[in-house]
Amino acid sequence: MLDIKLIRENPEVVKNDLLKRGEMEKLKWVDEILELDARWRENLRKINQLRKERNRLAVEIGKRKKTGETIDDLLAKSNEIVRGIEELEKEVEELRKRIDYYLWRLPNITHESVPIGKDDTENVPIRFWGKARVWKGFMDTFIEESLGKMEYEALEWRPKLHVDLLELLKGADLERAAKVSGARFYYLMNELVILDLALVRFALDRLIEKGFTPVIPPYMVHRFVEEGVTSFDDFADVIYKVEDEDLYLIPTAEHPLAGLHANEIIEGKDLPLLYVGFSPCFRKEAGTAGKDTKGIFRVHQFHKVEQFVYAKPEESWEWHEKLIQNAEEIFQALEIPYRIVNICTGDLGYVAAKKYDIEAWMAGQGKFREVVSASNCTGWQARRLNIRYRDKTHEKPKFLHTLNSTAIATSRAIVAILENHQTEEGVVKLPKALWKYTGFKEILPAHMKERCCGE
RNA sequence: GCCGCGGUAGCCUAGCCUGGUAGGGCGCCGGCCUGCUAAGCCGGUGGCCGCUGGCCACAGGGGUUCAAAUCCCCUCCGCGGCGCCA
Repeated sequence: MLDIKLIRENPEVVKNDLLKRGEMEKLKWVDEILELDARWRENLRKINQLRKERNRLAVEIGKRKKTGETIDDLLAKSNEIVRGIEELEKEVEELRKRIDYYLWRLPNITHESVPIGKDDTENVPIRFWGKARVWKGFMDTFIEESLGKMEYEALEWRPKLHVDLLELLKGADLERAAKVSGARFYYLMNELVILDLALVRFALDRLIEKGFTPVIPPYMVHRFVEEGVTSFDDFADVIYKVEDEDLYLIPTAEHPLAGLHANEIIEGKDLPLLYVGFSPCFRKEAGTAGKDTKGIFRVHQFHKVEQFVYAKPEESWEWHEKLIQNAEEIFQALEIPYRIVNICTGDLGYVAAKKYDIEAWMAGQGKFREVVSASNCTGWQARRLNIRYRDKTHEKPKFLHTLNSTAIATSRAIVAILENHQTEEGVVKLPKALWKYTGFKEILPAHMKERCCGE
């Protein structure tokens, strides 16, 4: 949510940003807010005057009652004023609701370094890492998508899609999951279960080392938390609701971690607060019909390790870079080639002021695909959730900044590992960093092994 | 789930029975005093507004009243006891 003072004092700043985002229909909201706000303040001034008079009369009545004087004239006057107040209060309440309606639906102000663009085709790749294994047939798109700035190894054979590897390795049962729960669910099985847990523990350890506090949060939260951290559009498209309860299944640990300090005033000396959350994530994936329907790339449920930071405003941009750096280190250790993309205004979403994605090269699909998303939400969530800080107890509390970034989302990391680390025979060679967590170094196709996970 | 007690500023607390518009302490900030430190004294320390002035705020919502922290109703949270249960 934006500060209404920003709209009052610099409506042009807000409008220009809406233009950058391509939110044309919301431009007139700004003027609408200004007008409603002016009326709201005028009414508030009148109410305050009337209340002052009512309070004066109430005191007078109290005094007269003590001395036994008659109070009928004062009662009549007071009653009249009270009626006037009630009328104005209704108006003020109505105005407030309308202002809040708009205010809660305006996007965050973007950072100046965010590229301007209409949709995801205009996101800007800013750096590349790793040596991609690229099948000849994907070479043209690879060169284009990596701007020719990335190392690669040309493959004569065509790497398999992760969905085919899952079958070959007996790593997931998608058909039966569809029977039991529907499309976009999966039974993860055999070595892939161990791999999933290994990835989680690996990412957690990396961040604990860096001073992040590990957290397993509640997997369901109240509505006010979801309203605080997301835009209203996301409710319909991503969030599952528990029937007859004020509870929502979390689509990411970001949400309960943001709610953790709702309505609190943090001492400045305690900032930044660094958390690394681990949780399952539940997403409806409505509005993505037909996209990524095969395999486990886009699913209703997965595990995620998430970085979450509460920072002072003047330090938040620095932390944004650190969060993406942390995520990069994890993917480097997993030996997954990737590019970093600066998400453009048209693809940014309402919450973030700036967002970097890590897009991993998927050797089987021949595409870069999103595996990590790192956002600086500046004060947008903090204002909605009322999370403030101050350095001295006598100071006026200020809203802090919140940031979040994936450390690892297991389903997508598994896709990246399967596609990039497969051999022509269908063996998946695990990166060294995971060995101590998995206890095995490679995953063999079912026909090549005696049994799962054993000697 | 049931019964009892509670929720007042960053923290601790008074006021509630008997309605008259929130008082004290800690911490913090500024000032005074002081050879220095400590102590002491004075003032400040939630939100909103068109800000020399006001209004609002006592877990949240509603009601009664000229007037509600106070009386009534509902909800939430905490603590204690009982019940049930991995």
